[in-house]
Amino acid sequence: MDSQNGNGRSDLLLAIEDQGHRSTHARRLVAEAIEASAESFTAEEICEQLPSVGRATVYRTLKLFLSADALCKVALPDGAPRYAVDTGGRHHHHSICTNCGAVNEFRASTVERVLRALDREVDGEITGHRMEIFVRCDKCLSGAVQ
Amino acid sequence: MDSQNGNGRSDLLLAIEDQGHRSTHARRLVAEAIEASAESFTAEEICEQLPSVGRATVYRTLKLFLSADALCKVALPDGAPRYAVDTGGRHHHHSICTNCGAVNEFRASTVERVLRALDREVDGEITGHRMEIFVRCDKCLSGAVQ
DNA sequence: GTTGCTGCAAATCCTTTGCAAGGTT
DNA sequence: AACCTTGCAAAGGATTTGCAGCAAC
Repeated sequence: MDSQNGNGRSDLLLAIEDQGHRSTHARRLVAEAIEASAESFTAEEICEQLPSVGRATVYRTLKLFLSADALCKVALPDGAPRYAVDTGGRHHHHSICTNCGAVNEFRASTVERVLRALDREVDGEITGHRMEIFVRCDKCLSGAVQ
Repeated sequence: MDSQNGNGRSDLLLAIEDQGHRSTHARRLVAEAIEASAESFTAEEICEQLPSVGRATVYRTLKLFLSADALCKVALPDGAPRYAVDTGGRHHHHSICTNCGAVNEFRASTVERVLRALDREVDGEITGHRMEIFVRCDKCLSGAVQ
Protein backbone atom coordinates (compact mmCIF):
# COMPACT_ATOMS: atom_id res chain seq x y z
CA MET A 1 0.00 0.00 0.00
CA ASP A 2 3.03 2.26 0.21
CA SER A 3 2.97 4.43 -2.80
CA GLN A 4 6.39 5.87 -2.19
CA ASN A 5 9.57 4.01 -2.86
CA GLY A 6 12.44 3.96 -0.40
CA ASN A 7 13.76 7.21 -1.76
CA GLY A 8 10.77 9.20 -0.76
CA ARG A 9 10.22 9.96 -4.40
CA SER A 10 6.92 9.27 -5.98
CA ASP A 11 6.68 6.17 -8.12
CA LEU A 12 4.38 8.05 -10.42
CA LEU A 13 6.94 10.76 -10.87
CA LEU A 14 9.70 8.24 -11.46
CA ALA A 15 7.60 6.54 -14.08
CA ILE A 16 7.35 9.63 -16.21
CA GLU A 17 10.94 10.67 -15.56
CA ASP A 18 11.91 7.33 -17.02
CA GLN A 19 10.14 8.44 -20.14
CA GLY A 20 12.17 11.60 -20.33
CA HIS A 21 9.68 14.00 -18.77
CA ARG A 22 10.73 16.62 -16.30
CA SER A 23 10.08 16.49 -12.62
CA THR A 24 8.22 19.70 -11.95
CA HIS A 25 6.48 21.19 -8.98
CA ALA A 26 3.02 20.78 -10.44
CA ARG A 27 3.62 17.16 -11.33
CA ARG A 28 4.95 16.42 -7.89
CA LEU A 29 1.82 17.91 -6.34
CA VAL A 30 -0.46 15.89 -8.58
CA ALA A 31 1.47 12.71 -7.82
CA GLU A 32 1.20 13.34 -4.11
CA ALA A 33 -2.50 14.04 -4.29
CA ILE A 34 -3.01 10.82 -6.18
CA GLU A 35 -0.95 8.78 -3.79
CA ALA A 36 -2.84 10.22 -0.86
CA SER A 37 -6.21 9.25 -2.27
CA ALA A 38 -7.67 6.12 -0.75
CA GLU A 39 -9.57 4.68 -3.65
CA SER A 40 -10.07 5.83 -7.18
CA PHE A 41 -10.49 9.50 -7.93
CA THR A 42 -11.67 11.89 -10.60
CA ALA A 43 -9.65 14.53 -12.36
CA GLU A 44 -11.95 17.10 -10.85
CA GLU A 45 -11.12 15.95 -7.34
CA ILE A 46 -7.45 16.55 -7.99
CA CYS A 47 -8.22 19.98 -9.34
CA GLU A 48 -10.17 20.83 -6.21
CA GLN A 49 -7.41 19.58 -3.95
CA LEU A 50 -4.82 21.57 -5.83
CA PRO A 51 -6.22 25.00 -6.57
CA SER A 52 -2.71 26.17 -7.39
CA VAL A 53 -2.42 23.74 -10.26
CA GLY A 54 -4.31 24.55 -13.43
CA ARG A 55 -6.93 22.17 -14.64
CA ALA A 56 -5.12 21.74 -17.93
CA THR A 57 -1.96 20.73 -16.14
CA VAL A 58 -3.83 18.20 -14.06
CA TYR A 59 -5.23 16.59 -17.19
CA ARG A 60 -1.90 16.72 -18.96
CA THR A 61 -0.21 15.12 -15.99
CA LEU A 62 -2.81 12.40 -15.65
CA LYS A 63 -2.32 11.63 -19.29
CA LEU A 64 1.43 11.33 -18.77
CA PHE A 65 0.93 8.92 -15.90
CA LEU A 66 -1.49 6.94 -18.02
CA SER A 67 0.94 6.64 -20.88
CA ALA A 68 3.59 5.52 -18.43
CA ASP A 69 1.21 2.78 -17.27
CA ALA A 70 1.42 4.12 -13.77
CA LEU A 71 -2.23 4.98 -13.70
CA CYS A 72 -5.35 3.45 -15.14
CA LYS A 73 -8.55 5.07 -16.24
CA VAL A 74 -11.80 3.23 -15.81
CA ALA A 75 -15.44 4.13 -16.22
CA LEU A 76 -18.36 3.44 -13.93
CA PRO A 77 -21.45 1.84 -15.45
CA ASP A 78 -22.84 5.26 -16.27
CA GLY A 79 -19.62 6.20 -18.02
CA ALA A 80 -18.24 8.49 -15.33
CA PRO A 81 -14.46 8.32 -15.65
CA ARG A 82 -12.22 7.51 -12.67
CA TYR A 83 -8.52 7.08 -12.25
CA ALA A 84 -6.61 4.72 -9.99
CA VAL A 85 -2.99 3.85 -9.38
CA ASP A 86 -1.90 0.95 -11.51
CA THR A 87 0.65 -1.24 -9.85
CA GLY A 88 0.56 -4.42 -11.84
CA GLY A 89 3.04 -4.85 -14.61
CA ARG A 90 1.61 -6.94 -17.37
CA HIS A 91 -1.71 -6.70 -19.02
CA HIS A 92 -4.58 -6.97 -16.60
CA HIS A 93 -8.16 -5.90 -15.98
CA HIS A 94 -9.90 -3.98 -13.27
CA SER A 95 -12.80 -4.42 -10.94
CA ILE A 96 -14.49 -1.27 -9.72
CA CYS A 97 -16.67 -1.05 -6.66
CA THR A 98 -19.72 0.92 -7.70
CA ASN A 99 -20.27 1.89 -4.11
CA CYS A 100 -16.94 3.25 -2.91
CA GLY A 101 -14.97 3.44 -6.11
CA ALA A 102 -12.25 1.03 -5.03
CA VAL A 103 -10.37 -0.28 -8.04
CA ASN A 104 -8.57 -3.59 -7.99
CA GLU A 105 -6.51 -5.27 -10.62
CA PHE A 106 -6.79 -8.87 -11.54
CA ARG A 107 -4.76 -10.82 -13.97
CA ALA A 108 -7.28 -13.28 -15.23
CA SER A 109 -5.44 -15.81 -17.25
CA THR A 110 -8.84 -17.29 -17.84
CA VAL A 111 -9.91 -14.12 -19.52
CA GLU A 112 -6.98 -14.23 -21.87
CA ARG A 113 -7.75 -17.80 -22.71
CA VAL A 114 -11.32 -16.88 -23.53
CA LEU A 115 -10.19 -14.10 -25.78
CA ARG A 116 -8.07 -16.52 -27.70
CA ALA A 117 -11.03 -18.85 -28.02
CA LEU A 118 -13.22 -16.02 -29.19
CA ASP A 119 -10.92 -15.48 -32.10
CA ARG A 120 -12.81 -18.27 -33.81
CA GLU A 121 -16.23 -17.06 -32.82
CA VAL A 122 -15.76 -13.47 -33.87
CA ASP A 123 -15.87 -12.11 -37.38
CA GLY A 124 -12.43 -10.80 -38.28
CA GLU A 125 -9.22 -10.48 -36.36
CA ILE A 126 -9.22 -9.37 -32.75
CA THR A 127 -7.08 -6.29 -32.27
CA GLY A 128 -7.92 -5.36 -28.72
CA HIS A 129 -10.52 -5.38 -26.01
CA ARG A 130 -11.90 -3.56 -23.04
CA MET A 131 -13.17 -5.27 -19.95
CA GLU A 132 -14.30 -3.96 -16.63
CA ILE A 133 -16.01 -5.75 -13.82
CA PHE A 134 -18.33 -3.91 -11.49
CA VAL A 135 -18.51 -5.12 -7.93
CA ARG A 136 -19.64 -4.30 -4.46
CA CYS A 137 -16.41 -4.79 -2.63
CA ASP A 138 -15.94 -6.72 0.60
CA LYS A 139 -15.53 -3.55 2.58
CA CYS A 140 -18.84 -2.20 1.36
CA LEU A 141 -20.56 -5.55 1.74
CA SER A 142 -19.53 -5.66 5.38
CA GLY A 143 -21.02 -2.26 5.92
CA ALA A 144 -17.83 -0.26 6.34
CA VAL A 145 -19.20 2.21 3.82
CA GLN A 146 -22.89 2.75 3.25
CA MET B 1 -30.70 -8.03 -42.28
CA ASP B 2 -34.21 -6.60 -42.81
CA SER B 3 -34.79 -3.97 -40.23
CA GLN B 4 -38.48 -3.68 -40.93
CA ASN B 5 -41.01 -6.19 -39.86
CA GLY B 6 -43.73 -7.43 -42.17
CA ASN B 7 -45.94 -4.49 -41.32
CA GLY B 8 -43.60 -1.94 -42.74
CA ARG B 9 -43.32 -0.49 -39.27
CA SER B 10 -39.96 0.00 -37.75
CA ASP B 11 -38.89 -2.51 -35.16
CA LEU B 12 -37.23 0.28 -33.26
CA LEU B 13 -40.44 2.19 -33.12
CA LEU B 14 -42.40 -0.86 -32.07
CA ALA B 15 -39.93 -1.46 -29.28
CA ILE B 16 -40.60 1.88 -27.68
CA GLU B 17 -44.32 1.76 -28.39
CA ASP B 18 -44.35 -1.43 -26.36
CA GLN B 19 -43.00 0.63 -23.52
CA GLY B 20 -45.82 3.08 -23.77
CA HIS B 21 -44.10 5.80 -25.75
CA ARG B 22 -45.78 7.59 -28.59
CA SER B 23 -45.08 6.99 -32.21
CA THR B 24 -44.19 10.44 -33.44
CA HIS B 25 -42.92 11.88 -36.67
CA ALA B 26 -39.50 12.70 -35.29
CA ARG B 27 -39.07 9.25 -33.82
CA ARG B 28 -40.11 7.63 -37.06
CA LEU B 29 -37.50 9.66 -38.92
CA VAL B 30 -34.77 8.74 -36.47
CA ALA B 31 -35.70 5.08 -36.64
CA GLU B 32 -35.60 5.15 -40.43
CA ALA B 33 -32.24 6.86 -40.48
CA ILE B 34 -30.86 4.26 -38.12
CA GLU B 35 -32.25 1.36 -40.09
CA ALA B 36 -30.79 2.79 -43.28
CA SER B 37 -27.30 3.05 -41.84
CA ALA B 38 -24.99 0.25 -42.90
CA GLU B 39 -22.79 -0.11 -39.87
CA SER B 40 -22.67 1.68 -36.58
CA PHE B 41 -23.32 5.40 -36.44
CA THR B 42 -22.92 8.40 -34.22
CA ALA B 43 -25.61 10.63 -32.82
CA GLU B 44 -24.12 13.47 -34.80
CA GLU B 45 -24.55 11.57 -38.05
CA ILE B 46 -28.24 11.21 -37.39
CA CYS B 47 -28.49 14.91 -36.62
CA GLU B 48 -26.82 15.74 -39.92
CA GLN B 49 -29.09 13.43 -41.86
CA LEU B 50 -32.15 14.89 -40.22
CA PRO B 51 -31.79 18.66 -40.09
CA SER B 52 -35.48 18.91 -39.35
CA VAL B 53 -35.13 16.99 -36.12
CA GLY B 54 -33.61 18.79 -33.17
CA ARG B 55 -30.41 17.44 -31.69
CA ALA B 56 -32.07 17.06 -28.32
CA THR B 57 -34.81 14.94 -29.83
CA VAL B 58 -32.26 12.75 -31.55
CA TYR B 59 -30.51 12.10 -28.25
CA ARG B 60 -33.76 11.60 -26.41
CA THR B 61 -34.89 9.13 -29.03
CA LEU B 62 -31.61 7.23 -29.02
CA LYS B 63 -31.92 6.96 -25.29
CA LEU B 64 -35.40 5.55 -25.61
CA PHE B 65 -34.21 2.94 -28.09
CA LEU B 66 -31.37 2.08 -25.76
CA SER B 67 -33.65 1.59 -22.81
CA ALA B 68 -35.86 -0.61 -24.95
CA ASP B 69 -32.79 -2.73 -25.74
CA ALA B 70 -33.35 -2.09 -29.41
CA LEU B 71 -30.06 -0.26 -29.74
CA CYS B 72 -26.65 -0.63 -28.20
CA LYS B 73 -24.05 1.96 -27.47
CA VAL B 74 -20.40 1.07 -27.70
CA ALA B 75 -17.19 3.03 -27.52
CA LEU B 76 -14.15 2.82 -29.76
CA PRO B 77 -10.76 2.41 -28.11
CA ASP B 78 -10.41 6.18 -27.91
CA GLY B 79 -13.78 6.45 -26.22
CA ALA B 80 -15.71 7.80 -29.19
CA PRO B 81 -19.29 6.63 -28.74
CA ARG B 82 -21.16 4.76 -31.47
CA TYR B 83 -24.59 3.25 -31.71
CA ALA B 84 -25.74 0.12 -33.51
CA VAL B 85 -28.96 -1.81 -33.87
CA ASP B 86 -29.24 -4.52 -31.28
CA THR B 87 -31.02 -7.58 -32.52
CA GLY B 88 -30.08 -10.27 -30.06
CA GLY B 89 -32.41 -10.95 -27.25
CA ARG B 90 -30.49 -12.09 -24.23
CA HIS B 91 -27.39 -10.66 -22.72
CA HIS B 92 -24.52 -10.52 -25.16
CA HIS B 93 -21.39 -8.61 -26.03
CA HIS B 94 -20.19 -6.72 -29.05
CA SER B 95 -17.24 -6.69 -31.36
CA ILE B 96 -16.47 -3.42 -33.08
CA CYS B 97 -14.38 -3.08 -36.21
CA THR B 98 -12.04 -0.20 -35.58
CA ASN B 99 -11.72 0.33 -39.30
CA CYS B 100 -15.29 0.49 -40.59
CA GLY B 101 -17.29 0.62 -37.40
CA ALA B 102 -19.19 -2.60 -38.01
CA VAL B 103 -20.68 -3.87 -34.78
CA ASN B 104 -21.49 -7.52 -34.27
CA GLU B 105 -23.04 -9.27 -31.37
CA PHE B 106 -21.81 -12.46 -29.91
CA ARG B 107 -23.25 -14.48 -27.14
CA ALA B 108 -20.16 -15.95 -25.66
CA SER B 109 -21.24 -18.55 -23.23
CA THR B 110 -17.57 -18.90 -22.48
CA VAL B 111 -17.46 -15.33 -21.34
CA GLU B 112 -20.29 -15.89 -18.96
CA ARG B 113 -18.60 -18.94 -17.59
CA VAL B 114 -15.45 -16.95 -16.99
CA LEU B 115 -17.35 -14.25 -15.19
CA ARG B 116 -18.78 -16.84 -12.88
CA ALA B 117 -15.32 -18.20 -12.26
CA LEU B 118 -14.01 -14.72 -11.58
CA ASP B 119 -16.42 -14.39 -8.74
CA ARG B 120 -13.90 -16.27 -6.68
CA GLU B 121 -10.91 -14.31 -7.89
CA VAL B 122 -12.39 -10.87 -7.40
CA ASP B 123 -12.76 -9.01 -4.14
CA GLY B 124 -16.44 -8.59 -3.39
CA GLU B 125 -19.55 -9.49 -5.27
CA ILE B 126 -19.79 -9.00 -9.01
CA THR B 127 -22.70 -6.76 -9.91
CA GLY B 128 -22.04 -6.17 -13.59
CA HIS B 129 -19.47 -5.87 -16.30
CA ARG B 130 -18.56 -4.22 -19.54
CA MET B 131 -16.80 -5.99 -22.35
CA GLU B 132 -16.02 -4.93 -25.86
CA ILE B 133 -13.83 -6.61 -28.41
CA PHE B 134 -12.08 -4.58 -31.05
CA VAL B 135 -11.51 -6.23 -34.38
CA ARG B 136 -10.60 -5.65 -37.97
CA CYS B 137 -13.54 -7.33 -39.62
CA ASP B 138 -13.37 -9.77 -42.49
CA LYS B 139 -14.62 -7.20 -44.95
CA CYS B 140 -11.84 -4.81 -44.01
CA LEU B 141 -9.24 -7.57 -43.92
CA SER B 142 -10.14 -8.51 -47.46
CA GLY B 143 -9.63 -4.94 -48.57
CA ALA B 144 -13.26 -4.05 -49.19
CA VAL B 145 -12.71 -0.92 -47.12
CA GLN B 146 -9.36 0.72 -46.75
C1' DG C 1 -58.41 18.21 -23.96
C1' DT C 2 -54.65 15.99 -21.59
C1' DT C 3 -50.36 14.67 -21.46
C1' DG C 4 -46.41 13.70 -23.90
C1' DC C 5 -43.16 15.40 -27.36
C1' DT C 6 -40.51 18.84 -29.99
C1' DG C 7 -37.18 22.39 -31.21
C1' DC C 8 -34.35 25.90 -29.64
C1' DA C 9 -30.94 27.84 -27.05
C1' DA C 10 -28.36 27.72 -23.10
C1' DA C 11 -26.06 24.89 -19.94
C1' DT C 12 -23.17 21.00 -18.35
C1' DC C 13 -19.54 17.74 -18.11
C1' DC C 14 -15.11 16.20 -19.35
C1' DT C 15 -11.22 17.39 -21.71
C1' DT C 16 -8.16 19.79 -25.02
C1' DT C 17 -5.78 23.68 -27.15
C1' DG C 18 -3.52 28.25 -28.12
C1' DC C 19 -0.37 31.03 -26.20
C1' DA C 20 2.66 34.00 -23.70
C1' DA C 21 5.18 33.71 -19.38
C1' DG C 22 7.94 31.11 -16.41
C1' DG C 23 10.54 26.87 -14.83
C1' DT C 24 14.04 22.98 -15.49
C1' DT C 25 18.09 20.96 -17.07
C1' DA D 1 20.37 29.27 -23.41
C1' DA D 2 17.22 25.85 -25.16
C1' DC D 3 13.41 23.53 -24.55
C1' DC D 4 9.77 21.92 -21.65
C1' DT D 5 5.84 23.21 -18.75
C1' DT D 6 2.47 26.03 -16.80
C1' DG D 7 -1.85 28.64 -16.08
C1' DC D 8 -5.45 30.93 -18.11
C1' DA D 9 -9.10 31.39 -20.94
C1' DA D 10 -11.38 29.88 -24.78
C1' DA D 11 -12.70 26.06 -27.61
C1' DG D 12 -14.53 21.45 -28.26
C1' DG D 13 -17.29 17.27 -28.39
C1' DA D 14 -21.05 14.82 -26.44
C1' DT D 15 -25.08 15.14 -24.17
C1' DT D 16 -28.68 17.33 -21.18
C1' DT D 17 -32.04 20.68 -19.59
C1' DG D 18 -35.55 24.46 -19.27
C1' DC D 19 -39.34 25.87 -21.53
C1' DA D 20 -43.10 27.43 -24.43
C1' DG D 21 -45.60 25.68 -28.32
C1' DC D 22 -47.37 21.65 -30.79
C1' DA D 23 -48.79 16.98 -31.60
C1' DA D 24 -50.59 12.21 -30.38
C1' DC D 25 -53.95 9.68 -28.10
